[in-house]
Amino acid sequence: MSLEHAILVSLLEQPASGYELARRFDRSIGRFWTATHQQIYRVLKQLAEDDRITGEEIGQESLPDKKLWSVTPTGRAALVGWLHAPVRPEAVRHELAVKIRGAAFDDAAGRALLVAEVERYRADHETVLAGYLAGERRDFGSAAPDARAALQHVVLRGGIAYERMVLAWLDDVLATLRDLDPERPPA
Amino acid sequence: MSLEHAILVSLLEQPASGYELARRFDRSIGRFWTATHQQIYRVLKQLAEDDRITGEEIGQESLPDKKLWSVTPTGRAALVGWLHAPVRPEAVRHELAVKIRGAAFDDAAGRALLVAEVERYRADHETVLAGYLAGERRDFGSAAPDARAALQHVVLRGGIAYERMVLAWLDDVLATLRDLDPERPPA
DNA sequence: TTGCACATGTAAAATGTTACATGATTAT
DNA sequence: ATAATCATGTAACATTTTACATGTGCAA
Repeated sequence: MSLEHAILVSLLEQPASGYELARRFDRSIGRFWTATHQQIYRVLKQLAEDDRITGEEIGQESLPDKKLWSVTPTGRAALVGWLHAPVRPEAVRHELAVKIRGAAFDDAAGRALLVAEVERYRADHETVLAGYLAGERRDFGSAAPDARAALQHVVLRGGIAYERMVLAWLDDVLATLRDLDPERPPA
Repeated sequence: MSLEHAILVSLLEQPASGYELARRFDRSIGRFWTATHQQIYRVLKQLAEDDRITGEEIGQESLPDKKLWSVTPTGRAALVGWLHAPVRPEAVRHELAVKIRGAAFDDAAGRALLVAEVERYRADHETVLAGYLAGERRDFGSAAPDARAALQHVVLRGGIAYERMVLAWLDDVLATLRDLDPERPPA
């Protein structure tokens, strides 16, 4: 389980409530680790029981109270130990690749539906890439980054490289699918 | 759940026993969908109960009996229906990215350990890429591919593009990590 | 005789997803 | 009024991972 480690990193970068963490997992952290608020609350509970984080009750005017979680020295030591442990090979699960190989068992009309679906999927990735590039301009424009910014930036560059690779590959996929059924009338 | 669909595609390409499927998920299919034999046997059971596959008992000399599974017309129809359904956004979970951002909370000595780990991880990906390229030369060297080969090939090209992107990014990561601790004595 | 490849499973634990549940404030 | 944001959880279900379990034949 790396969700606990992802949460520790995020809390070290900036203490937060469960709700704020969930927001981050929808944005910046979600680039490389997704989680829902249900998972986050469960893991926060465990981390607090093990004294790896501590929560401070914060009363807010005109907003519900929240618990602001911070990493303890114990938690920080646990994270650092984990950093040096072997990285496991990623468990690849690419649904679209399954569909593409499955298209061999479909007919031309069915494959046309798949082409439409791939185009929609491609548009989603264009949007994600645009968001990454906007974030890069916003957060990493100026010079002289500290260690934290340099590391956040290299992770973001990884996301950008991934999205560009996906877009190029999807163009390859679309060309391949269209080559299978060439005699499509223009009207 | 796409594992059932990945299994249907694989069985349509070539009927197989559970054991043989597990082997394929270690190799070619594992490029885009991983599964262990425990998962595979469980899903085969379900698929058989729903009449989407049928098993034929095969007695083998000097080897244990096996069940050879094939996709039924019902199973094929179910797969084709799924092909046209929306592709869900992938749930990204990249452990290494978490570690890299976590490195901001480690010291130079600890980061040196992470560098070593990234180098090992990079070597693994070099091996995977070499395997893909060898497979490409072996399976897709000659001309005039049919639909099935063309689709398998474009998926493999996706794997190749992914590995190349990862290797380039890991070089970026290594350069970034080394820039953080520049005054390392050569002896 | 030790280990690997073949062959198929069960069980328990950990994780992840989806749905349900509540309640205040702010903006339209 | 209605929806969105803030804020925190529980419960049920699905899926994945890890460990356990068994047995044959062949090669070093």
